[in-house]
Amino acid sequence: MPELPEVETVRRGLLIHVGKRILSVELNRPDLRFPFPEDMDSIAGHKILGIDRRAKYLLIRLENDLTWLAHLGMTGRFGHSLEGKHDHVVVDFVDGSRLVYTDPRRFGIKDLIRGGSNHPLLDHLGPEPLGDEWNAQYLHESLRARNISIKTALLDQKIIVGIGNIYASEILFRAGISPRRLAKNISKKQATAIHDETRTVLLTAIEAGGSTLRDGQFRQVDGTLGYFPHEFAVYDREGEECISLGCSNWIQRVVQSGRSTFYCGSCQR
DNA sequence: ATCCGGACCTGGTCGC
DNA sequence: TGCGACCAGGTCCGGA
Repeated sequence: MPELPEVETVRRGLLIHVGKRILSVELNRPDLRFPFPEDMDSIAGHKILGIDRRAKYLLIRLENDLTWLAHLGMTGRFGHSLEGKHDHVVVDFVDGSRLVYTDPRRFGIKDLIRGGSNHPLLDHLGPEPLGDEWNAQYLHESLRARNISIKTALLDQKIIVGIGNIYASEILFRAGISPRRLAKNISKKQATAIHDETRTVLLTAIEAGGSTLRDGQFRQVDGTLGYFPHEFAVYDREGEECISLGCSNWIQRVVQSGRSTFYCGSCQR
């Protein structure tokens, strides 16, 4: 579900809880991907001051310099009410409202940070694609000497954060670059195209409220579906015709580093 | 240091 | 209708 645009969409949806005080936290199991922190219930009694995002992580800022770190994994989502057997964390607010974390595959992460934003999981993250410090030259340099495909490189959160398997394919299609090209062979001009398309794709997806795949997993916090899926050019379109004007090629699927990649062999070189 | 494959989980879909 | 195989948005970790 959640690449940067989806996590950002969730962040914005969660902002309605800013200013509320947490009454209680209920954990319906001992762990997700990792055990819950032993003192998870210490967020009770605290007011939510703000919500930040770093890469695909949410940082829920609480009083007393306490931060609730959350990652949605593949299938995690936040909602306002109970949904069923995969509701693992239930937060009740003093005003009577509720925040529920649901995650069938349980690849999500919850942890607490006391003071600041330092956490082992955040230590080695690369630059934010929508931040000012990331530019084409920076990208070009971080690809240099990397003996991996450009597709795999875009998924490497040390090179650039926030891009996942869907948007990696979409970005490379729009940049006209083959996903199989080696990162170290990407020219400055190509790096510029990737940089520009990365920003465009991510911003467009955020504006659309994220993506929802065929299984309907992704929901905004208020339950509405993301809209962006209707605009996929290549993702999950194996065997279908390329959408480029004048191109009658069909979209191919290949597996790279164990993940599916979709592209047009004619438009992407 | 770099790269790859396996591991972690549940559930949906497809073919027999 | 049932069952096994395979696939899925992420990322950490161990071994080569």
